[in-house]
Amino acid sequence: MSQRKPFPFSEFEPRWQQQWLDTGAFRAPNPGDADFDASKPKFYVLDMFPYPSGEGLHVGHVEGYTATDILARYKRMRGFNVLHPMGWDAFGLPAEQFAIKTGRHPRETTGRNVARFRTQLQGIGFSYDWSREISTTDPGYFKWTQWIFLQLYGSWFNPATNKAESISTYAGANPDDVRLAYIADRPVNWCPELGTVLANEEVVEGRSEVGGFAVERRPMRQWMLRITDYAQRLIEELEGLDWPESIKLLQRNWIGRSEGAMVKFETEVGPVEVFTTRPDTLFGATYMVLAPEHPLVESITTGEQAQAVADYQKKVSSKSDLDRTDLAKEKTGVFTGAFATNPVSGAKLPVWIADYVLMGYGTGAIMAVPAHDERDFEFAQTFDLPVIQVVQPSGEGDWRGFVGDGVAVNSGFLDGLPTPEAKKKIIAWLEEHGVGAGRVNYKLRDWLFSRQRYWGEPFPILWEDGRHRALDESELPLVQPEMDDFKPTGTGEPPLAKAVEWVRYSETARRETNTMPQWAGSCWYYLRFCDPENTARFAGSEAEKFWMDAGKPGGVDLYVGGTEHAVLHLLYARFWHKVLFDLGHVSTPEPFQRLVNQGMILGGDGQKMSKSRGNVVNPDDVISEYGADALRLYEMFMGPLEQTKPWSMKGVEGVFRFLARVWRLGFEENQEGEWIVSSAFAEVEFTGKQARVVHETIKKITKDVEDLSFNTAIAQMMIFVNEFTTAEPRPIEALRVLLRLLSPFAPHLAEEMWERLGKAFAGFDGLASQQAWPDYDEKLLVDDEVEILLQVNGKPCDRVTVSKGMSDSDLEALALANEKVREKIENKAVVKVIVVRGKLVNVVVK
RNA sequence: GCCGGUGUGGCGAAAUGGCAGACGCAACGGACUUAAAAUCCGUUGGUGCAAAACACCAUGCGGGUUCGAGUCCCGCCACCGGCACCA
Repeated sequence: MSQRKPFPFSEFEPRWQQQWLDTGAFRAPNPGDADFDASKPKFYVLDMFPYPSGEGLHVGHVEGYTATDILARYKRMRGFNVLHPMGWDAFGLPAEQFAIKTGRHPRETTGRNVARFRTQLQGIGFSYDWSREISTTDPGYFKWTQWIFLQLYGSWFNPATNKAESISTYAGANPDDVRLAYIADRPVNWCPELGTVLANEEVVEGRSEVGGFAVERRPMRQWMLRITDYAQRLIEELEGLDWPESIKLLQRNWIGRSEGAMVKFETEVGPVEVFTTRPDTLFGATYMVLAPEHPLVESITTGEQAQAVADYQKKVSSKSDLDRTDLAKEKTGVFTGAFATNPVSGAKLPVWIADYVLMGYGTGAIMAVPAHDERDFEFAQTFDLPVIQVVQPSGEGDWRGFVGDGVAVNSGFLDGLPTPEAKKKIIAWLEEHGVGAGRVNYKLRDWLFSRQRYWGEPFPILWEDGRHRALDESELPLVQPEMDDFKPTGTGEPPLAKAVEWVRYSETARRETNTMPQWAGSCWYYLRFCDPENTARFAGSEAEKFWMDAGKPGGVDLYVGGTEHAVLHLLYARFWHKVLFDLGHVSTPEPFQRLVNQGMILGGDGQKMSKSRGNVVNPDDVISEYGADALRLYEMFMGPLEQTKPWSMKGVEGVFRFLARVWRLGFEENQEGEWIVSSAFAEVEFTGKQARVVHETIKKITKDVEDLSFNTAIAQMMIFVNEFTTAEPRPIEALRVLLRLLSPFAPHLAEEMWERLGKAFAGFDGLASQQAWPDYDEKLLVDDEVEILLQVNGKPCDRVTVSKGMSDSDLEALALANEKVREKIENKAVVKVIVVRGKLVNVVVK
């Protein structure tokens, strides 16, 4: 026999979920809609939408989603127009991998997974406006992803105006040189196992992030996005955002701005440019290093060294990135036989190649100053190259390997200058002599934007006579061809190439066969939510302006998600948004005003949840045993939102018991086993203490919700309930307040109790979730009497209750007259007395 | 190596520089029950004391500022996360 539930959550939770859906209780009207109320301010609260995996929803998702849901429900009660949408980041590798294995179309798998996720989310009672649901795989959606790509393709970054403009304003000879979306033939991360190219970000320690397969470098023709043009703005414009400082720092570091100089070194085959952050050490350069892939290597290498150089290049290129990092401890390299001239000293410097110089950063060539650079020093030691001191450290310590600021020595006209001045002077000299210039360099590289996959957005691009051109907007969306073989071709050619009919656009034109990466769809989905049905624009401009523009740099008021997207997703989305802003399509320069990262939820064993450890908690199981409200409440009660914390089923039981206590606070079981409104309730006034608890609770929960401190808000509700469970008679007003406060946290229970109480008492009209948030009265919070702590030398000694208005001098006198205080201070001299009004009196004695 | 975060009872955690441990879990004692579960009431940081009163010790470690430090400053240690030859 199944045990009787402490409260009938399994009956009323689905009922309320259904009712919310049926009545569109959380539909957010757009400007122009009949029920739109322009007098209400907007609040846009967004979750990072999930990839609908086959695994279903994870308790980690539920944490962030519950936090935003509480805030969304709270803001509605505070009279805001709340936009709280959900959708699916549904393109992606797993569905395609599954399709490859089974031959089933990824659309099927995706559809099934989406349906499961939707059911799960609705089963938790999230107050999403489901009429705004979107999927990145929907042609009605990716039409606009493709459209945005065409915007990128059709514009360039004008350094003079510091923003993107239509490519038609470009005065240069070849617009293809400057398009924000461009083609490049370059070494990429080729993963033979996946049959695709990966972005740097998708490669972890030389292996694919998905699947963990080996990755090698291989040159290929790729679509790139010129995100580097925005590097400076992406750093600067972090300023106005309410993001955790640590995340801003992560982005700044990722972009990696460094100031220095470009210096030209002459060689027999022409000048070689290097980037350095320490131009002041130019006199200390004793050799030069080119990246093994540097284009000049071939021409510069002398006959004698040709073989050794070729061998080294081969060795390096066959190394996977993994090996390359693994062997990083030992410096390797080969002399090219060539020499370069130091522009400032005229010294002849041997030119080497070594894999510690990366082709992807700076110019792919460096001047080596072994005395003041650890890597160069190590290399010089290995190959016995000269080391010349050019910086004198200010304190004690060896100059060899000293990389800090000091004073220039052995540096001709720089001698005696502190490092910052020496930098300025040498840059001026370089510019004057035409052999260099000040330069800012970024670690950030352009975004490799194409993938050799089926399940992604096709590029709206045609190829004709070896040239690319944009597909006309009227031909969007460009949908993938129907296929039943999704296997990679293995040659690096994308699977779409197999759809010969589709590829053939006309007699002379062929379609691009690459697809876009998964990031594309998630780069702008928050915009689509503003107006998801729009067929004429990615979002109507009135709707976009209303939901995104509140006079702040960022549009979304609160964006919650995991730290794993701290850099890439957030950087890419910011980049796209800025381009759209520059082109006049959106009204704010930044997408997300406030960002919060929820912490990771660990298994009960304190380890990361994983199938192999068998410590995964499935939200469905929690719901069937304890209900959705208990799941929500527990996830919030565990601890601070942003902290990593372990799951505890005992903890779930704890909040479940609390919810049962709330239920029994309102209802008692009659002879027939029915729940009836407790007879203890009556329309009576609060006692003084009750009133204080009620108003303290409203105040604390209001503040805690605003601060996203949900754990302490819940603790306060528990205090509230503890106060009233024993009360007799119970003022019914207590429940009118409590249920409204509880409603964002445990909406089903609040709704159910609200409805039932409405049959017995007045003042329970409508839905609990549609009530106004309660106000508190500051006057009722304070007692006339206040307990004062008496201390001697900072140690607690006694407590006395005094009237609130007592003056400092009276308090001091009272403390000195106190018996316990006198015991402690007798025979000692009172040095001073510190009085903190309403708190304590501290008597300092010697 | 560099950057960031976190260290408080048996556990999850609270605490505008002002009584450390709110709230919850676990444990223990009691009530109800034929019994159990559920529920309700109570106790619960450590040491000393038979116990109470009380005293002392307690917020990773060591210093400092302050009448007073979990909180501020300096120096360490441990764990977690990110980056990693970025010139």
